[in-house]
Amino acid sequence: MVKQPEPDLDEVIKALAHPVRRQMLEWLKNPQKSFPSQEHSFELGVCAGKINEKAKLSQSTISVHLATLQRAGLITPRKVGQWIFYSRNEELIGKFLARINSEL
Amino acid sequence: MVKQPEPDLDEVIKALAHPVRRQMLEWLKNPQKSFPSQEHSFELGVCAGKINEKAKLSQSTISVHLATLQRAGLITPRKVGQWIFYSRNEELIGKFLARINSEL
DNA sequence: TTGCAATATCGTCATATCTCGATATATAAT
DNA sequence: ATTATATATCGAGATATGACGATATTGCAA
Repeated sequence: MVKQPEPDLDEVIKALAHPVRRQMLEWLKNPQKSFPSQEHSFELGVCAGKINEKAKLSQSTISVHLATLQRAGLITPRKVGQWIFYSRNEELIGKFLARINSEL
Repeated sequence: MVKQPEPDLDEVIKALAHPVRRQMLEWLKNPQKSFPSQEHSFELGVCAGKINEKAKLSQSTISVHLATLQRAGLITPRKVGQWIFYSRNEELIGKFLARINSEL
């Protein structure tokens, strides 16, 4: 099992401080419901292209938002061939919530 | 008792997305410890000028940060004569935490 | 190899945020 | 009334963020 780093509060909060990125995280809570058109298994997460379709923004913009979420540790990428599947990093999200609950 | 509005998630998170503002909220958790030089009672909160002294930023900058926290509902101002005392709005903070815990 | 599909990166422009000093406003004290 | 103190607002400059189209990169398929 891969050890998760501690959340960097500043980076996580900044990543959350944009409605599009929060929206993405919300979609990823229920992949099959939010992305019914995905034909791949949901085992590894949701395909970046599907997130791109759903958010009405350019491919390059989506790529940057996903990178921001990933840098903060909020999502985990899994590369399979030409695709990248993203899923929520529940472990880090949980740690973040624990910290903000106790520190805020 | 004054009714508190629901937290506006976007405004609250954006207010939290700056280290200086988070620092101020942290200081306000323990006023007497964080502001031992304040001579006023802590009943009504911490005097804006004391926050200004502690944060090494200009008076106008501090004023803007405090206004941001206040707009988000995170702190409550109480004006007494020429001073303004700020305290954490624990009720709104609690509601915010509840929401982010369930929605994130 | 050549071409195609998925994603990342680059360059650019627009807008937002942060900070400051200067000044305005409000209250208090003389 | 005048002056002093506390805070807010203004205008400007610096930096950060968000969006885009164009292009680069990676991997797969023919």
